[in-house]
Amino acid sequence: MPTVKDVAKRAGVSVATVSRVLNNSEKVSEQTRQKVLKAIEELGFKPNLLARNFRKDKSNLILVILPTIANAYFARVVKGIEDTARKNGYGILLCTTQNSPEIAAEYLKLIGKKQVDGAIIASAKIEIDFCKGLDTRRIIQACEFYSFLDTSCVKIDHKKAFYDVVDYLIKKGKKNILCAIGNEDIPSEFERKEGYRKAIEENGLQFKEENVIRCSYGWTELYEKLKNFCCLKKYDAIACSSDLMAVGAIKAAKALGLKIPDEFSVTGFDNIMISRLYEPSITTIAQPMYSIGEKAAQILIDTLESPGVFEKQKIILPHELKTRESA
Amino acid sequence: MPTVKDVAKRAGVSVATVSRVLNNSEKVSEQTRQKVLKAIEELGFKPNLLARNFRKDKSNLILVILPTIANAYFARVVKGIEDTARKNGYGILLCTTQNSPEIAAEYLKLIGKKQVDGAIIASAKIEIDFCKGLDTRRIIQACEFYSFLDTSCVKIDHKKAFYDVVDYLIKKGKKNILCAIGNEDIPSEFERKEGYRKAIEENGLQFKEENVIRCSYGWTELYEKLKNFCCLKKYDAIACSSDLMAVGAIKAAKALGLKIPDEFSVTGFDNIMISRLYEPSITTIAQPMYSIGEKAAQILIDTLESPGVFEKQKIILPHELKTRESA
DNA sequence: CTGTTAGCGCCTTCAT
DNA sequence: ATGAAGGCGCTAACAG
Repeated sequence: MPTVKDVAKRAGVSVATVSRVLNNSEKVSEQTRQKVLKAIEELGFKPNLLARNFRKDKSNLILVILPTIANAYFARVVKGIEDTARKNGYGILLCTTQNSPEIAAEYLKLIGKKQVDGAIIASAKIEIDFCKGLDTRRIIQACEFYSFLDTSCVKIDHKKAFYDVVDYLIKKGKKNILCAIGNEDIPSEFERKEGYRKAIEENGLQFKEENVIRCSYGWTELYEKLKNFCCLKKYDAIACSSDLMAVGAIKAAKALGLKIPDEFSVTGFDNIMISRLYEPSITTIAQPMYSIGEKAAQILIDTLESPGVFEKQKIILPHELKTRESA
Repeated sequence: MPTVKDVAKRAGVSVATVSRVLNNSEKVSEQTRQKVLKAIEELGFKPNLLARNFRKDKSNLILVILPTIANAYFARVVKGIEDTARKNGYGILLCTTQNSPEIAAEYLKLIGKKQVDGAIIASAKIEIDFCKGLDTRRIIQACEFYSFLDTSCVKIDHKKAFYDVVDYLIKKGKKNILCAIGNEDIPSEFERKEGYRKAIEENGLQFKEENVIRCSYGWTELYEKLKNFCCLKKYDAIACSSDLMAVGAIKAAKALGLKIPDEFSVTGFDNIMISRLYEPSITTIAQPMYSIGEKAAQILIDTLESPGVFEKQKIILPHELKTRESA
């Protein structure tokens, strides 16, 4: 593998000049530049990024941590990040944690070791004990915000979003509305529950803790729970915290012979493909996934490249209620 | 940021010894090791991977190129790669190309520039002109194999898979079977078409080019085509090259009032989640996606780490016919 | 078992 | 506009 030295020799210039050409420095005469370019071409020289990055103390890599990509939601976020990163000359190092805080922690250490310049944590579960000594200016939280990690973040207002969808159900005449959410130790799930509560109470109905079902994001668990729910017929709607949960709810309602949406309405969350494809199609909340990724990446890159101090930002992007057949 | 030098000074040893401790070299007395560890702890020293990688001429990064991850199929492949990579101390640099050969080419150059140690091309479209001068020992093709790039590969036998599913349809009594595939310049699509042809002919039916429909992998295009297909009722089945195509076909058949599977059978490909969830659930071919990723990563890593010459391998993994309601 | 030392390839002052 | 030279942090001979 030829090095700058070889190029320099062949072009009859110094390595400094070769380096200047490589980095598009202005201060090289056109004639010299051509000589160097020719030598590079002839030698098939390729700059060694391992050396360059080391010298510049910069990896041009952004770590992206998420629970999984087997989920169209996260796939869009990643795409937003990736496109923005590429546009700015960065690559992305992918880490899917299956919500293991240990794995997230292990990868976050790469910042201190300079393997990556910064990280975007997109919904991946993290724990306070694993976040000691992290450089919070090099980290952005996306979709989800754990307040114990003092970083910038980009997300939607989950409380408002869930409020909107429950309010919509009530305006449609529903009165006994269930709520299916994930574990409340996840900030967004807690927010969503609060949105449910607010919509219920503001509309003069009564909030009951027992109407809040906790389950995983897939469709099976909620399906099983509802199918065996002795008195599902007492209720006329359910607001779910994911589109897959909504599928589970619809399957259960169908199994019990309930007409959707007249006898029983179902709403989802995230607007993944299935919510459009399913029959009935599912009323849901669309998050601007691509924009979240894009914005998160942009803030991170700006921070990394701005010399001064950047303030931590909390960006709230707008969500959208997609009304379809299920409610 | 403290360096090995600082650690050495504090521990009262040489940098070489610190380096030995860092790299778990056996040749350090337990006592010295403890001293060094203590100094590392007290100083909060973190090895600079930019420097280490440069010195070792190794990035410990594997480039993964795919058309998209907004597709459960690829997400599983990536997971297989990622898990295997992590287990072996590698990270993965993600590149989604939307099937742009230019973008793929651009990223593949990172091998020559040593930003990554090797690459796995998983189904992403590549072009011969962009593949000049690539080190084929550092590249594995997964899922798809373009023969102009002489690399190892890991995939299923697409011809056999499509043969199996069409044969299944015929055994079920279907006689006029359509075939919906993607563009034939994609090797696997060509193979699948050959599988279709073989099953038709081996069963004494007549292969007709006009029964082969070409369309994109999403559900809409095939849906539109079939809905306006004047004589869909002449046919009693369609074998599709993706599960989403199958959804489109089912939607069209339903729209024309055809009973599935009795009047019209539909099969998909890939066994993505929707094929189980959809109603009717979709008969399809399951590819061992995770294993493909896993195996591809393992071969690549073995090649990278074996000093000698590795032979190019062609690994064919088994597929599986999942019979469900749609056929 | 431990220390000394020479780079890895590149960029970047500092001269000229 | 160009060249000479130092050094980024680490590892790996080699010497002892």
